[in-house]
Amino acid sequence: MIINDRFVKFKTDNERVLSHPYINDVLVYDIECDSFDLDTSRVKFVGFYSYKYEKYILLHIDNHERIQGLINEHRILVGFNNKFFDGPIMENPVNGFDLKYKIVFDCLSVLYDMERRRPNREVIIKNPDGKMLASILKNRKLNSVAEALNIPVSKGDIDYKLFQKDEWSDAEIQEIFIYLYKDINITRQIFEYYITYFDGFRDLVPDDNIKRLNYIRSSTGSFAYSVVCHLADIPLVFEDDKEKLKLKPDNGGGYVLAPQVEYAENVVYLDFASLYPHLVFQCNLLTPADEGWSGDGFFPVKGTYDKTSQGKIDKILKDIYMKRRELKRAKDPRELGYKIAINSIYGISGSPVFKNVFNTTTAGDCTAIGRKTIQFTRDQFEAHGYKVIYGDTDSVFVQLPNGKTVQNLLDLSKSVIATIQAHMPFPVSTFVLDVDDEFDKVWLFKKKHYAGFNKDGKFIIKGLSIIKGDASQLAQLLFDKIRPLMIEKKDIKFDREYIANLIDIELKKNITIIGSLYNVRNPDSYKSASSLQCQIATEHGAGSHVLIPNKIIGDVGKSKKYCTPEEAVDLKIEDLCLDKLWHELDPFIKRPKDL
DNA sequence: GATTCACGAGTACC
DNA sequence: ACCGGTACTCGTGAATC
Repeated sequence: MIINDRFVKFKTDNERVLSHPYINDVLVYDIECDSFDLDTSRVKFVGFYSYKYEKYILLHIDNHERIQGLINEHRILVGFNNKFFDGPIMENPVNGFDLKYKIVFDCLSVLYDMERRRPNREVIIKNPDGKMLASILKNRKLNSVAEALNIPVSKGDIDYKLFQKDEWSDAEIQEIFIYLYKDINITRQIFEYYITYFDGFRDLVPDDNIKRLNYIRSSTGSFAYSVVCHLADIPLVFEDDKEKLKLKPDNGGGYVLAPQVEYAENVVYLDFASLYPHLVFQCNLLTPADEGWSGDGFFPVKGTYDKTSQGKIDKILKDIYMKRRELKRAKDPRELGYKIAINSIYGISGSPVFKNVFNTTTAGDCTAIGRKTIQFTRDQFEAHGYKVIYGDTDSVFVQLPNGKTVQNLLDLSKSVIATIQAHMPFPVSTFVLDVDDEFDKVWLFKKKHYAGFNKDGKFIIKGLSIIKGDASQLAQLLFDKIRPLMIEKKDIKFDREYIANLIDIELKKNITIIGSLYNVRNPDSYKSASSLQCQIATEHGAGSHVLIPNKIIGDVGKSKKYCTPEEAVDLKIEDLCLDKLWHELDPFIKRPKDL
């Protein structure tokens, strides 16, 4: 069955030209096929948007040559999950398309690295409202990503059984094409969002990188490496020696000071401006030498670094930092690429793949200098009558005593920093302690777990179980409810009875609200089949599942059972396990001594 | 047999 | 064409008393 082109062309909605020199090499595509099995799935329809022709083209699989021809005419294939789905299916023996040497631009992979199971650009990309994508995405489906980026999506799914047929009525064809068009259009808009969002990144990389869209697709570390090699005019080389790649020195990490008090008022949150980058270029850590600076008897470093002149890459890092500072002050959005490059250099300096910046001591010495810096700062503050109640890596929470002002503290910090810098070979004036925030009230629970109100009355909450994605839905719901009360009262503590009553009300309304969201992978990717996640994956498949902890129903769990919301209809409130819920709410419960 | 411990897994903070 | 470590929570199964 051949479907005439004429029938399926759509006009572009606008004529806007994207600011990318190679946009005409881009072909956005999506397939409809009859199964999810990569090796045997048969493609039934393929849809395209070609920037070269500025056209949507929707084709039935019988147009095999036309489809392959269109692909051959473009260098870059854009899709959503096309790296692991559309692409492999197109190339499988059943369909036999040739996608060799194509640049695979997967809008999903840009956000999240599926193979390494770690976030990529979703932690950098903000939506039009200024919210970080990683924090607002409920899942990583096409429509969810689109919604998060304020791209309009129409609801309504197609019946996938349609793609198992080989003959369709006109109405069905129309339905299929509308569906296909929508998905391609959404994919295109997501792609364009990326192109626009990362436009400034092009300033920092060579043409080849731009040509391959690597500045968008790659990990941020890889991007940073491209940047420094390009600016230093040294070859972009990667370590290929298997033995050297295995070399993973213990790089240490940041120092976290345990909370010294449970609660405090009038607290200044100071943090070092770009701590690690500053340490790298002030100590020339990217330029090891046989003799030179080795901590000056102050910093416990292992390596030795050139102290006669600033190294080439160290200098570039400093230049990028200064340029970013300027752009940031001018509120120029192009500052982002500089920021990412700056913050990633320390990270890649500890990874042997990045040959030009790696050596065995740099990253470890950077963290060691960081620990010394923050601990010395704390000691000096304490010696001058300030109480440091908490700190993490590059920050100190300082309780301001009566009679002392923030300016007093900042003045002291200047002299402390001068002392620290006296032991560095290439000190710079931008190495300062900034006021990150000022808390009227702050509650410190554990390391990396605190909450408070800043001087503008804004509620700040970090790390607590209740704000994590796997918190019980009821805890999240209650938190949303009591949040305005907290802000109004400027207090986070409530009576246990009050909370218990709220829990009771909500559970009576909807018992399944106690469930938590579990994000699980493919069962065979787990080391231990007994783990809860693996049990969930085996029972319900990979993906996100809401499960209800209880004492009687469910094929998942051992000491505690987990059932689906559907299975939960027979449960009574007494059957539920509420310990996790109470633990999540615990920071907000008045304890006897709080009374 | 109850308690402790190490571990895998997920998520957040810097 | 893989940036890093720290720290919490939860559940499981083995180790320990």
